[in-house]
Amino acid sequence: MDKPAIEFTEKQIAIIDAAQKLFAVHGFDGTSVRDIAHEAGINVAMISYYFGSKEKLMEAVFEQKTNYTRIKVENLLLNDALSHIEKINILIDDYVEKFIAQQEFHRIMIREQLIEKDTPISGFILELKKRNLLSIKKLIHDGQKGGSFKKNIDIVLMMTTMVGTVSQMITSQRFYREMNNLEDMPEPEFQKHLKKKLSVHLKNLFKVMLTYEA
Amino acid sequence: MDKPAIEFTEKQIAIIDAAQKLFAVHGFDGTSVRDIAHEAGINVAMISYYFGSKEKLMEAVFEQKTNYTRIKVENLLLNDALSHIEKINILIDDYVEKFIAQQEFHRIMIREQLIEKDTPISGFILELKKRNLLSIKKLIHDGQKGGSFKKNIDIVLMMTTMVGTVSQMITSQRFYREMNNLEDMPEPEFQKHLKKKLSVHLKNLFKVMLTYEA
Amino acid sequence: MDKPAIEFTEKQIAIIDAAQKLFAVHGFDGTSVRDIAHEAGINVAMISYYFGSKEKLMEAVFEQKTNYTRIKVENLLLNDALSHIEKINILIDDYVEKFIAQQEFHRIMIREQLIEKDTPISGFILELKKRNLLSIKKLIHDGQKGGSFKKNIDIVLMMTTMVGTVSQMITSQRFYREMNNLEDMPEPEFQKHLKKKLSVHLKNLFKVMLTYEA
Amino acid sequence: MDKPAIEFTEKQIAIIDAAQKLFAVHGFDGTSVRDIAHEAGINVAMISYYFGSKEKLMEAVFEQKTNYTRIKVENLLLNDALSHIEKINILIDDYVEKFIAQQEFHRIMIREQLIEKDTPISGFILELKKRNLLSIKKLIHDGQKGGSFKKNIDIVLMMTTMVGTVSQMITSQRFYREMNNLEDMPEPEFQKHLKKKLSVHLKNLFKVMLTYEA
DNA sequence: CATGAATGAGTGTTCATTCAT
DNA sequence: TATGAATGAACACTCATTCAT
Repeated sequence: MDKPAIEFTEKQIAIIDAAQKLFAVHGFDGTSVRDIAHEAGINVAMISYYFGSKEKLMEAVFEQKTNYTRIKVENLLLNDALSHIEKINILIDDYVEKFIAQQEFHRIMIREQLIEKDTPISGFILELKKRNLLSIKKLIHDGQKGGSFKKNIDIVLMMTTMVGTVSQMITSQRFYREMNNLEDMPEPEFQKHLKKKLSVHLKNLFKVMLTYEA
Repeated sequence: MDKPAIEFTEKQIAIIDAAQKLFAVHGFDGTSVRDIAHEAGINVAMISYYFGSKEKLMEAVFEQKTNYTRIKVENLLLNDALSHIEKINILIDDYVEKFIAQQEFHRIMIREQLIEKDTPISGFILELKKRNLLSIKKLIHDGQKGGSFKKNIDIVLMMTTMVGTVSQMITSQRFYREMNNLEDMPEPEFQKHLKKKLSVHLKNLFKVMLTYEA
Repeated sequence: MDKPAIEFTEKQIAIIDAAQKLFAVHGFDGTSVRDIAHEAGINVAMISYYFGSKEKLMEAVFEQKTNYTRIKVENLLLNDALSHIEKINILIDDYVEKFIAQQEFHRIMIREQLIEKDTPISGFILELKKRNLLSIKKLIHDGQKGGSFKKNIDIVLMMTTMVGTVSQMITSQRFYREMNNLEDMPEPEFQKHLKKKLSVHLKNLFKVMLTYEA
Repeated sequence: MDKPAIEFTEKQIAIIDAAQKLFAVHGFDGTSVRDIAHEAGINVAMISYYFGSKEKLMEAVFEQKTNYTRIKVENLLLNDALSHIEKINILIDDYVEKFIAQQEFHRIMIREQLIEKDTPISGFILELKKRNLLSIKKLIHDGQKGGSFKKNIDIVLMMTTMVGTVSQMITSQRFYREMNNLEDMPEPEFQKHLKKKLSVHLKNLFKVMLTYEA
């Protein structure tokens, strides 16, 4: 029962993409509408014209991009061919995959979470977090009922580690490259490497957090 | 043999504190020098007078605050009364303690890491990261030599989880409160609660990462 | 084969004229962009919008005005109906006429020559000087070949006297009026008077400098 | 009957000298009191403290420096051993000598004359001009009475040429060097060369202007 | 007598937005 | 629908001057 996705024209999407790219690196205040217009190859006035304001453009970025970052778990729950831990692992892969692929947007999210103000944006983020939390909760409760997972699991804390680890890895890629002497690895290969590393790492952590009785 | 800490006057520190507070929440570009001057209760011109520029003020924030966020490990290494894992646990406690206490500054660090540009600030951060990595490396290698820890440990990845988890917790405190029905817990108590939670959680994770053979 | 003149819009020219007027009297540093905007009846931001910066506006003033202050000598050289000294006299008339008419711009030039720095502006001035020197050189060499003028003529020094005399007269008009009891002469008439005076005076001086063997 | 020269302390003179140097090249508005203080090696506050304001400092520059630029003619008039034209020549030498020697101050004067406002400074300049004009008038009238000079002499115009030529030469020294291939001549030698050139040139011009009946 | 600290006005420039077409 | 022109507010910073000692 998702709310109907807002339709954006091709040109609007071009602006949104440009905005995402610049917001990710320079932040909202560090990016001017002129920068965005230039990046998108359109007239400055178009931004106000299409979106009303710079703020509304940021909201449009969220509207457009959050669709891609939702974790879908429904089909997974119904699948009897997979063990509970396998389902969790698939979910981790899915999560890592999506956030590595949507790095720019994820960077924006990290920034926005630092602002302590209730805005439409913070509402978006909250909704997304809750949705993702709910998805994983379902899987875990399922596993607990099936006896695969231990009883006392702090799911929020577990999610914090997952989101935090991926976020931190995204923000410190260069440091990671340097520390592992991977400066010369081509970018696409490095991204694949990163995904694999994070995936394995998180699966190990989750396995422990879900099954190991402290 | 640390380089001699730059001495700031009382008024300079007041400005630095005000700047830290505002940079943490609104970011560098989202904070005007007038905001800072107002927060610090001083004239705008004093910021240029004392620090030269807004950028230099940010650097001063880093100079002033990084001293508090360095992990000290030297004494720990020499201490024979503690097991290797106990030393790691102390280090975790130390780290969590410092970053919860210096939340504002930590928020600034999170933001700054998102900027992909080499600046004096990114230099500060890099130096801090390397220093902290080195500290923990020493402890872990010590434990490996003593046979307490397993051989193949991806220390950078482990640190990523530690820093990421704490960072993510800091940025999503409100969400954590809400999810755990802790909205009414007084702030100081909540911070203590958070510290405890993170400490125990990270110790568990580290124990696994350091000893459990996958 | 002059380089194509930069086209300025009507509004840009209004700004250039306002700038010229104020730069002439108060100098570059003594004139604020707000002064110029007010004089031109436009918004301050328009100056950056149209010219990029205050400096660039000054350059635009030079681009726009130097076209009018170039001495043209080509047709004069080919004219066989005039004696060499007549040609020189026409050139003097032309020069005086132009610099009296373009007093404001000439004042700016005088100021800018006082600055000992290589800037686009000093480049403009140098180019203009060289061009004018070349023009007069051609005429004089022509006269020397024809036997009308003497051999040893210090053309640079001669030009210095011409430019210096006109410049000095422009800057001390009020003094001149006062010393000659011309305070009540209407401005247009006075300007005509000045032109005539300078013209006759310089023609006499040039005649001597060109023909009199010391 | 000169008014008693204002006495300046050694430190005040240091400030005045620094101010003169900077005003000459960057102009009044282009020079900050901090620049002057730095150049003079004193505290910024000293300028207001000693002179009251930046404007008053400029006036002090004029008070201090105009003494050196006044033409003295009294003794010359009484000297019976010199012909009238010789007296004029001495005066020209004196003038050229003084203005080449006091180039910095002369540059300031050129600038200030461009400002069309009645200020204490413009008063200084006017007074100086009148005084110098009076001096030369005396000499010329003396020569006219003695029959050495012609009747109709436009003394103001003649002075305009003298002052203008020297001024223009001062502002375009670099151009002069370049045009005469003197780029490599050492500065002191070049200044001597300039003085000689101007002196001979002006003497020739004056001789004509004073004796030649058009 | 001298000066570091402090001030409020002013600088040129950039900003997101709106206007006129 | 689309856009160059235009705007007023805000920006970081510098200014000459004054204050407190």
